[in-house]
Amino acid sequence: MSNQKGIPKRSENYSEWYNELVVKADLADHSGIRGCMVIKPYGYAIWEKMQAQLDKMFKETGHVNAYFPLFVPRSYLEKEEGHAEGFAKECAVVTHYRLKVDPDNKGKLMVDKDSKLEEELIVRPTSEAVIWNTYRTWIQSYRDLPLLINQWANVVRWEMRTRLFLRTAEFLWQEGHTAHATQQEAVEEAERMMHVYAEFAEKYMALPVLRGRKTPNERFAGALDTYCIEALMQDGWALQAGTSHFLGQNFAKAFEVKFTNREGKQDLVWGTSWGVSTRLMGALVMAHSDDEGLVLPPSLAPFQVVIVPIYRSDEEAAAVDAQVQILKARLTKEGISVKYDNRDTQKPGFKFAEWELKGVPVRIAIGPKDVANGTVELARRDTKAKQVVAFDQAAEQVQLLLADMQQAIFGRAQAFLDSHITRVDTWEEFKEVLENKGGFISAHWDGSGETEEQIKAHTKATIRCIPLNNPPEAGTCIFSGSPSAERVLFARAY
RNA sequence: CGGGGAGUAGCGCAGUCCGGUAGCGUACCUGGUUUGGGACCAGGUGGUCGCAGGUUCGAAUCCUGUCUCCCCGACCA
Repeated sequence: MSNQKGIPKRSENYSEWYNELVVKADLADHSGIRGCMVIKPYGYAIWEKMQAQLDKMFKETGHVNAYFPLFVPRSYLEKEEGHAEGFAKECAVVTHYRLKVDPDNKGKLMVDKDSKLEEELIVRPTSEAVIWNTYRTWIQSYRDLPLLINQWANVVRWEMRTRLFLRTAEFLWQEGHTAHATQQEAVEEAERMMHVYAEFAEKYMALPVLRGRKTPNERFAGALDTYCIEALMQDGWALQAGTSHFLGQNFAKAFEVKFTNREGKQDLVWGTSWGVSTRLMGALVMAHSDDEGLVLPPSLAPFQVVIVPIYRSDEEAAAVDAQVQILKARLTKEGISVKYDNRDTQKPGFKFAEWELKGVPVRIAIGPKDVANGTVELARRDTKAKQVVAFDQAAEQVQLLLADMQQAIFGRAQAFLDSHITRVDTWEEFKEVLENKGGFISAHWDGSGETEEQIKAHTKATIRCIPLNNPPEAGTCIFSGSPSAERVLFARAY
């Protein structure tokens, strides 16, 4: 959907809006290869900002980074049964290690049959298998625990259907893998990291999330318990934004990771794993953007401020430029990232529209009038409100504006989330809300996987989470009518 | 893998029914006038029409095969 000028507009079809916006906004483009994505420089700058903040938070909670191999021997992946079954259907498999020139078809290459591997290598869909295999040799004693390691990596999941950013065949992520001496410690770790993710989402992405636990059906393959943060997109669909798994002793058992405890006895270690991915960039776009393009929270915007000079003559240009240099230095000194768009090949109006599309939080325009009056024009991306402020107060005003915008963007998303958690008590109501309003639905569920499946089959809605600290409440299941002890959150999800 | 749609210039598309040697918008390049919200005028560059084969004097167009992408479903932490 576009207007006559070719400017992307939000369309009825959400994925179309999303696709067009992101591609047009220079964030990403399909490579055209099996649902992979090219992350363009501007988009990657956002990812780098996310990485830097997350990495800082991981270090603050005692974690260190390491790197493990891309390839997982098939026999490793097989070791944890639930894990193996869960990922078997979406793995890229390396069977040969060499090509050769096709003798019958000059200039073409073919697989060299002589290079067949004795055992296939799986391109990691996640790294539990390789990492736990390594942990066996790293852990001997309770003194080696806890082992708190994070990895920044790419993984491949050969999904039947992909969706830009939200479910790409290859994606970038971080995966934390920890080992502990006790169950309690591991559970605490899994919960801690869920809270770290929630704090990151809310404080930096300005994205309010719901914290909770997954039902057995939705649990990670190989985990005993999965904690998650769930966000709500503007179209009423939910998005799982991060997960943290309590693995119990499943992987320790499968990979024989034992340690000698304080009593001198052999014991299996307890594990967790947790991850967030480039999917978060999709969440960022879908949660905040409007018809003019991206709306980026100041804390993650590659540029927090863009300065657009306005002038006619060379003399005016020089006078404006002199002012801009002073202001740019002041803003930079305040730790604000500034882009000075002094291209002389585009008009100001074009630049305004372009930077709005890219979601730059604050735009400063300085023209001859401003030079004469000692002012600048500030425009905020979220509300598009403009104000003229004194030149000497500009840096200070921008600081205030950025802080206010971070809050305002979060506040708007929070209000949207709050108004889209609907309590329902009947099946009819459930379907009605799902169809016409969307968002999360708080409803009674009898606790059976069978009922969960049935509801999904009828409505496409899944149980997103059992909220943390969920208050007990006697009721009857929305679908089966059987007794229920608590409400859970349903939604249609990406 | 099932059902539907589409591959023609960087991007978005028309042309295909009814075969005659490729066009529109935008972008790009040159010159000029412009510049406080996506400028205008004039001129210009750019495409083996997804790929392979066939029919024909002649194929973007007809036939056969094949690949890819998108949407819906199945699938999916």
